[in-house]
Amino acid sequence: MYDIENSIGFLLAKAYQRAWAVMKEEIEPYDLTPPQFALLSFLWQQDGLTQVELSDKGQIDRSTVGGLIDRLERGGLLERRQHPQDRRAHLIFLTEHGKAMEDTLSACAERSLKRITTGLSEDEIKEFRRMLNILRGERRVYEIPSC
Amino acid sequence: MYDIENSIGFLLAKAYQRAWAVMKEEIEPYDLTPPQFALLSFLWQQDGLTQVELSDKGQIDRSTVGGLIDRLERGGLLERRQHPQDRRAHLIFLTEHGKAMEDTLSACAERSLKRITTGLSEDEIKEFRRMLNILRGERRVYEIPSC
DNA sequence: TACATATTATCTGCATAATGACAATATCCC
DNA sequence: GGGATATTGTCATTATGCAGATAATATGTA
Repeated sequence: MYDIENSIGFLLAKAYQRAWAVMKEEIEPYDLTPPQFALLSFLWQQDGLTQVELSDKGQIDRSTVGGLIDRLERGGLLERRQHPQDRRAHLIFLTEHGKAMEDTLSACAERSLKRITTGLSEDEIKEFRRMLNILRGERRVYEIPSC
Repeated sequence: MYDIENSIGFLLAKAYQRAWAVMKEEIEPYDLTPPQFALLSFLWQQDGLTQVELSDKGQIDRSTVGGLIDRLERGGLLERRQHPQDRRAHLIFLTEHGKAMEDTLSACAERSLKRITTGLSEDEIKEFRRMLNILRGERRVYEIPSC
């Protein structure tokens, strides 16, 4: 009989749902969701990227990125600007508000991490991260040329 | 600067998405999805449960269970029968087809596990499972009260 | 250079899934 | 009987991925 309760897939799903729920709770006051936070995080590192570049960096489907950007734009956290050379493309820039939220939201993420990793030592968390990276599979890192 | 790339939440999401995609690929020929497979797995252990019982066992939201059952019923894998005592409730039973799929689909899950855990030793998988259970948080459902 | 073709960026539509809010109905308990 | 509770269904929002459409750009060839 298949033991779904102890299968990696099922446990991954439940751990992921828990992490989502905890993070959701932390950032709820700012009307954001975990994937929206993730996209913002990439933009704090570097903005002025196209949607395709964001899709590649975040390993998110292009239509998903489009929707996330719609909602973040509606919330005034970022804006689409026209690409100066390529009229098909948009460049995504943080607004002042979007930039200003970095510290507050990062703190939410820190609290969230503390909450879900209660019961794991620092070393175990490190080990867990390493294993997640293996399960995630190899990813090709796209270097965004800064020129 | 917040390091989203190495955050537990982000890595969990990506590992989960990979596990989903691999399992999806394995069961695609049978027109099923990973959550549908999970629900079937619980029914292979025991059917004749109500939707609420399935929701509790699988830790799936009640409206989500309703939708999953809709699609599995449409596919002829299970059926809703009226609860003999409680006219509000349905009892969910596997069809012959649903029962017959157990071996085939379990084999898909095994192959899927092999694929995503390539790169991890048996001991590491065991350890990973243990950590996922901790992250998943305490389960209050169907546990013997320790009085 | 000019034109046909291929590629790229985005959007739209569709299906599934997850969660929460609400409604309708049935049951239970006082 | 009546209020509280339980079961299911419906709807809205978000997320995700796939396929197709559209527009713009890049490329190859005459």
